[in-house]
This record gives sequence, C-alpha cells and structure tokens, in this order.
Amino acid sequence: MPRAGLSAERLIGEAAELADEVGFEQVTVSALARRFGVRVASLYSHLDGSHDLRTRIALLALEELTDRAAAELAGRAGRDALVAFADVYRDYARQHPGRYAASRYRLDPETAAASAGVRHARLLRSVLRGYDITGDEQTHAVRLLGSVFHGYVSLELEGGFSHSAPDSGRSWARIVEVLDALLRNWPDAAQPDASQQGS
Amino acid sequence: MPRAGLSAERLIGEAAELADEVGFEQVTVSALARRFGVRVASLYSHLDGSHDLRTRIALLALEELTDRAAAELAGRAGRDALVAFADVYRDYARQHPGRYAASRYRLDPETAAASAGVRHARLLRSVLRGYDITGDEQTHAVRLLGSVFHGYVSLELEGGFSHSAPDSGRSWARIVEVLDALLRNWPDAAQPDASQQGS
DNA sequence: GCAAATTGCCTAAATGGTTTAGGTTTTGTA
DNA sequence: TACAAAACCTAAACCATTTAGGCAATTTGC
Repeated sequence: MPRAGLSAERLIGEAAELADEVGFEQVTVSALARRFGVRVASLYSHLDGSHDLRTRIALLALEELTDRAAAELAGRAGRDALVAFADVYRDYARQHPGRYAASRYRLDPETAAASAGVRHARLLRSVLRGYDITGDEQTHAVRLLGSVFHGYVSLELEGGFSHSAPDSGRSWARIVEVLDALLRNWPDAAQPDASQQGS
Repeated sequence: MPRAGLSAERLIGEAAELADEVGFEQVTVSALARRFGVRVASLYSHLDGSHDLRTRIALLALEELTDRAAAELAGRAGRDALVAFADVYRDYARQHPGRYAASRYRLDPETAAASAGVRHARLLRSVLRGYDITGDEQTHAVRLLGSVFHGYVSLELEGGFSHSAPDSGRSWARIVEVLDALLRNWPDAAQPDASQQGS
C-alpha cells in the first residue's frame, strides 16, 4: 500500500487549515487522521498526542502573526504603527479564526518563553516607543492595548457585534483612533480627579 | 437504595462549583454524575446532554454577574459607576473562573437574547450615561469597554500578567482610571490629523 | 543491485466521555 | 392501598485518545 507521506510539518499545516475550517476545539487527532486518509494511530509517531498537536498549531500561529506584524511595523511609528499592529491582529484573526484561537491556547511557561509570543509582545511594546509613556505606565499601556485587541477580536469572532450598527470595522477603526489619542495624551498617574480639561 | 435527590437546579449549581474547581471545559456529564454518586444516564432525564449542561451554567453565570453589577451600580454614576462595573466583572472572574468561562460560552441567538446578557449589556451602556458620549460614538465606547474588560480578565486568567511587575491589580485600577479620563475627554470623531476623510 | 536498518503505517485493545432505549424502584397522591 | 410519575438503573452503541506491537515500504551501506 502506498504511503501518505506524513511529516510533522505537513501534519501541523493541515491541522491549522482544519482549525480555520471547523474551529480550533474541533481539531482532533482523529479528524486529522481522517483528513489524511490514515489510521489514527499512525499520527502518534509524528505527534505526541492531542495536547502536542494543539501546542504546535499555537506555535505556528504565533509565528505567522508575529511575522506579519513585524513586516507591517517596519518603517512605521506612532499612530501609523499602532494602526498597523492593530489591523494585522484583527485581520489575522478574521482570516484565520482557528489559528487565532490556537494562538490563545495555553502554553506551559517554558514553551511560551521560547515561542514567537515574546517577540510579538516586544513588538507591541515597541509601538509604544512612538509615545511618551515610560516605566510602569508603559506596562499599563501595553496591557491596555493587549486587552483591547484581544478582547475586541474575540468578542467579534464570537459574533458579539455582528448584526448591529455601526459596522464592526468602523468601531475597530474608531477605537484604534481613540486609543492613539489616549496614548498621545496619557493622563497623569498622580491624581486626575480634579476636572481636567485641556491637555 | 436511597435517591440522590437530583433536580436541574441542584445539578447546575454543582456543575458551576465543579467548573470553578476544575475548569469549565472539564465540566462533563460524567464528572457531574460522579460528583453525585450516580450513574451517568441518570442525568439525562434532567439535562439535554452536554451542550445543554454548559448552556445552563452559562445562563447561571450571566445572571449572577448581572445581579452583582446591578447591585453595585445602584446609586453610582460617572467614574464611580465605571469602577464599580469593572471591579464586579474582574472580581467575579477571579472568584469564579469556571463560571466566568461559562459566561463566555457561545449561546445560540435566541437563548442569548433571553439571557441576562442583554441586561448586562444595558447596564454597561447605562454607565456611559455619566459621560457625554452619544449615538454611534457611544456604541464605539461600549465596545471599547467591553473589549478591555473581557480582554484583560481573560489574559489575566490565562496567566498573562502573573509573574511580572507591576502587580496585575495595579494595572487594572490604572487602566480603569485611564479609561475614565478617556471617556470624560472623548476625542472628536473628525480627524485631528489632516489627510483623511471619514469612511 | 541487494541486504539490513529504519521508518511509516498498520491492527488490536484498553480507557473514558456521550447518548439512547428501555427497565425497575421509589414516592407522592388519589 | 394502589397507581402514576419521577428517579435512577443496566445495557449497549458510538467516537476520541492512547499504547503496544507487527509488517511493509523505503533508505542506506556495501
């Protein structure tokens, strides 16, 4: 009988496709074997089980996403960089919902530390170099941006904003614009309670 | 043999506990049956299967969360309301991670429309009444807040901010503060930069 | 070109979750 | 007391996961 020509590479590539088609949670060693017309057990020489499969899809996704971000960020700063980073993020999630979900798969600390995730985080921090925010405040800002991007995209993918006006893309663009204004005009940490107006 | 005294109510209550203890994804009809010392099939007269089980936990969580938010929001406006809403959200997620995950379980549209989720959304919108933002801009702001809250909390639960300074609670408080400033000083929709026209 | 070693894919089987079809026991109530 | 409904059961089918061990296709060393 002819062989299917499996390899870890091909397996993960197809698994990522599968994730985009049917959802990351539905990616299963069985489904992948079916896709290759091969017995389930055959995959266990290439993969270390279902957790390993998911982990590898996650690593692939993180790398793809980070590469895109790095490419778009080159030569941009400030608001342009912010918009580019944000759009890469959302576009990737919309084009590859399964991979995006994979990129949120919980990795054990060592794996995470060796993944493209840290490069991605560094890229986000580098976007903030275009604004005048430093120290702990910069960390707060990074966490804010990460939360907005991830939060918006996952709510959008879950269908949260689907059938209601205004269009989700409009809200996204406006939110990024508003965030840019916020970063340019980052409020003092001291005590902002008095009615601040100008800026 | 004595009966366990099952009912849909008790089942869902225990299932929510179970979710908080072992994680929402691990909540399974089998695990729940084990918890009650009962055969798996016995639960199928009370539940319509595993999807139904998860859906009901989700509905419970949405209701609890919304009730808390409503209680804390009573008599507050503006910044106080924003902080209260945000803290209820994060506290609930930290105290009940399984239930929180459940509250993000995807419901079919009719179920979602009949859930406490819509009440929760209305509450969030009511928080914005303390600021001078209307129309589409208000919707953008609602989406921004929802994204930040959900995004931050889920990144935090995934361990994203765990072992690094500054403390996650500090970032949270600061972010809410910054959002309040942003809402009080919501930038104009017209381009502050030149060179672009609205969509 | 051939034998040996390796690798790729296989069958078989155990474990455990899901779900349905039906049976029996308990319990509340007429 | 008797009966109907509810609560819980056994049995069995289906599917995903995982391991153990086997044979065949390919690659390698000569």
